[in-house]
Amino acid sequence: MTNRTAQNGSQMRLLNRMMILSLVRRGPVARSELAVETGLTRAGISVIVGGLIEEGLLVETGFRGSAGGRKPVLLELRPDYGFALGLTISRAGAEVGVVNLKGELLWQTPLGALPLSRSAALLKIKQVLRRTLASRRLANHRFLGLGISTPGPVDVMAGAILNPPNFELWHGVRLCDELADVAGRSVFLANNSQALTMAEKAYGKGRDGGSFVLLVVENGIGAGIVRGEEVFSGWRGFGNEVGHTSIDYQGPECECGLRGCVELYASVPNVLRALRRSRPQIATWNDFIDSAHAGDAVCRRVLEEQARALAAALANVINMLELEAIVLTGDILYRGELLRQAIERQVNLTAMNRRLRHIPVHLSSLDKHSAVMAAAGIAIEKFFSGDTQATAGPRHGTGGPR
Amino acid sequence: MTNRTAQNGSQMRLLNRMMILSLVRRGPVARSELAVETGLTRAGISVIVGGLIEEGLLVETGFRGSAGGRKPVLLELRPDYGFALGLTISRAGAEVGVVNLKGELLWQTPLGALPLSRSAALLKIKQVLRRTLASRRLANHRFLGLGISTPGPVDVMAGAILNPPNFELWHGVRLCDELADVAGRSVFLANNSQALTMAEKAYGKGRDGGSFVLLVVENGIGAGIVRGEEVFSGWRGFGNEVGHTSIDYQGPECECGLRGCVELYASVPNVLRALRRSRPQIATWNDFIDSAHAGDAVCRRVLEEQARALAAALANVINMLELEAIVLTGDILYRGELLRQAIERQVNLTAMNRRLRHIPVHLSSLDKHSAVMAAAGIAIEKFFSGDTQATAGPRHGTGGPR
DNA sequence: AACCTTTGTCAATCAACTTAACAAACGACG
DNA sequence: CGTCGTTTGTTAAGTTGATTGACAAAGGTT
Repeated sequence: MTNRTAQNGSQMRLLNRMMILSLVRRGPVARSELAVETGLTRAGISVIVGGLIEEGLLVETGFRGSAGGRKPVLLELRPDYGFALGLTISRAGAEVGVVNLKGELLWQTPLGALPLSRSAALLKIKQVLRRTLASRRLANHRFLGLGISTPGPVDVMAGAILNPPNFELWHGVRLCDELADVAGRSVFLANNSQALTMAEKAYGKGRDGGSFVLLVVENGIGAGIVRGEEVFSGWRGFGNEVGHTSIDYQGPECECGLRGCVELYASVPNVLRALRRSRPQIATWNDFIDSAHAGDAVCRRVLEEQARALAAALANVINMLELEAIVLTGDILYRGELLRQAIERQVNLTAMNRRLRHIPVHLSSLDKHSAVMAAAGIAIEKFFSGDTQATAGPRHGTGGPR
Repeated sequence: MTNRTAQNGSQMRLLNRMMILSLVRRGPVARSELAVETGLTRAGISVIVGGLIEEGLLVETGFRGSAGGRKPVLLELRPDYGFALGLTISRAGAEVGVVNLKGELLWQTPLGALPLSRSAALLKIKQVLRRTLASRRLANHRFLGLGISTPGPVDVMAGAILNPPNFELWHGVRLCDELADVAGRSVFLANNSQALTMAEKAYGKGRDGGSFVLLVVENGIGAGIVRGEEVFSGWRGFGNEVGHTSIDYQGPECECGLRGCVELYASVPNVLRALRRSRPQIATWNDFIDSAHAGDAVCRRVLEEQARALAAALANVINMLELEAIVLTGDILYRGELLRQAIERQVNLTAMNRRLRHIPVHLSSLDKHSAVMAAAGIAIEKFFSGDTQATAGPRHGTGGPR
C-alpha cells in the first residue's frame, strides 16, 4: 500500500509535524493560526511546536500586531538548524552551493569546465564536495542532504542520468550511488526542470499553494507541474516532458520519437534558426528580444509564432489538469514581459478554460542563475517531505562527513 | 488545509476503515492479508473489521486454502448493505438503474425520450426516481446516493450542467439541487467520461490499481485519468478534456476554441465524414469497421489515420503523467481489436516511454451499455471515499424517501 | 482600574493502535 | 491417532497522541 495516510499514532504525529513545518515554511505564523489552518487544537499545536523548538527546527521570532488580546507569537524556521548542498551539472560545467534550512544560498563554488574523462570529473566534484562539507562555517550544523540537478532525462528512483543529448559523458552514470561515499544516503537527483519547479513551489510564485505549470524555455523546453502538494514526476521521474508535447502530429520528426514537439517550434535555438534567413545578424536570444522591443516586424511575428506554439502545449496541459497558472523561466526571462504577454493572450484566447477563469502567466521571480539553489532545494524538499531521515542523524562535526 | 491526512484519532480510524474497504472491494481478502497490505497489525485489523461486520458492510464468506496453519477467513462486501441509484441522461433519452453495494446492476428502467420542456422532463425523472426508491425490493436497505451522468462539460462542484453541444434543454440546470427533494443531499453529477472512468477503475481494467487513461470515442472524444487513488477531474470537474487536446496547433478551429483538437480527426462522425466521398455507402461506425475487416483499403487507411491521431493525443498524456496503460471504450468497442492494435502500435512507436516500458492498450471489459451502472458507480465511489455521510443516515424504510 | 478578548499552557481524559500472550484451526509426521 | 509446528484471529494491558476544559499571560478599551 503506497498510501500516505497515517495508520498509527506515531505516523500521525509525523504527518502533523510535516503539516506544521510546511505552513511555517511559507512565512511567519503563530500557533493559533496554525491551529486554524491545520484543524488541530491550540493545545495540540503547542505540544508539537514545543518539540520542534526543542529540536532546533523552529524559533519564536517576534509578535504579530493584534487588535485586542494577547499578541500572537510568530514562529519561523531556524535557518542554521542545518544545511544542504546543491550540485548542478550542465553542459558548460558544474557548480556547488550551500543553502540553509530556509533555502537561502550561503555561498557557491563554480567548478568551471570539468575534465573530459568521467572518472576525473567525478573526482573533481567529490573533492569540492568534501572540502565544502569540511568547511569551518558548517561545523556543528546538521547536513541535510545533497541535491543534484542535471539536464534530463534522468531516472529519479535509481538516481541515474539516462541519455540527455550533448551530455554523453554522463550517460548511464548512477550519480547518487557514486556520491554516496561523500554525502551518505541523502543524495537526490532530478532534472533541471524538476529542480526549478520545486524551487518555484517553495520559494517562488507557487509559494502560497496554487497549482501551476512551470515552463523552462532554453536550448530545450522543460516543464514541471505542481498540483496540490505534489510535484509530478512520474514513476521514474522521467515524465513531465512538456517540451515533447506534440502540437502537430503530422509535423517533422523530433529526436525524441514523436512528431511536431513544441521544442521544434519554440526552443531558443529553433527560434533563432527560423530567423537566420531574414535576420542573419541576430545570433542570440537577447539580440532577438532587443530587436523585437525595437519594433522589428519580423522578430515580432516570430515571437508571436513562438507564443502560439507554447500556448498550444500549455493549453493542453492546463485543460487536462485544470491548473491555475503558468510560470515562465529560463533564457526567456530576459526582458520577458513581451513574450509573457503574448503567451498570456494566446492561452486565454484558446484555452477552453477561458470560460471559467483567466489563466495568469507569470515570469519567475527567482533568479535564472539560481540553479544551484534549486538543486539544493531538492534536498531541502526531501527533508521536509520526510522522504529522508537525515534529520535523525547526529550532528555533522568538524571531522568531515562520516 | 485541504489536506487529507489524519489529524486526530477519529480521523485516523475513518481513513483506516476506508483503506480496508477499498482493499476488500478489490476482491475477497483475509484479515491477515489486510494487515500486511495496510501496514496495521492483525489485532488492529480485527477490531476495525469487527465494527464493519457489525454495521453490515462486510461479511465472512469462506476460507482460503492454506499450506499448514489456520485457514484465513475471507471477507467480502455485503452487497445488500445498501443500494445506489444511477441516472444517465443522453441526447436520446434517459435511464434509471439500481446497483447494490458491490456495484452490481439490480435492474434498470429506461425512460425513453424525455418531454421537450425542461420542467416536464425533470418531473418525469423525479417520478421514476420516487417510484424506484419506494420499490418494495429496496425496503429496509440503506440508500447510499444518486449518481448522475450526462454529456460534458459539467460543473461537478456545483452539480450543474454547463453547455454541452446539442444538449440545450439542460444548459445551466443545477441538477443536484433540482433532485435534492427526491434523493437528499447525496446527489452527485459527473460527465459520461468521468463516470466511465470511475467504473473502469472500480470494476474494469483498473481494478488492481495501476494508472491509466480511459479514452471514450463516440460522437465526441472524452477521457478520464486515473493515477494512484485519484480520478482527475480538476477543480470544478471540468477538466480531462483529452478529446480537446490539440494535436495540430495550426489546424482547423474547433468549436471549443482551440485548433486541431483530436476530436476533429478521430471522433466517430468525423471519421465517417472523411469516408463520405470515396465510400458514400458507409453510414455507421459498424459498417466502417466491417469494411475494414473485409479488407477495404480505404477503410484500413482511414482507420490507421484515426489511430495516429488518437495515439498522438494519448502519447502526450501518457508522457506527461507517466501513465501505465490505455483503456478504450465507447462505440469503437465494436470489433475493436483492429483499432486497438493500431493504436497500440502507434503509441509504442512514438511515445517517448517506449524506451522504458511498453504501454498496453486494452479494450474495456465493461459493457458499453453500462452507462447507468457507471452513473450509480459515482455514488458508490463517493460513498467509499467518504465524501458523503449517507451511511450515517437511518435505514430507508418502505414509506418512501424522507 | 475593571473588563473583555485572544493566545498559549497544563492536567485530565479519551480514542486508536500496538504489544504480547493465547486460543483456534490446520497440516505433517511419527 | 496424537503431538508438534505454523498460521490466523482474538483479547487484555499498555502506549501514544490529540482533545477537553480550565487557567494564566498579555494586551486593548472604557
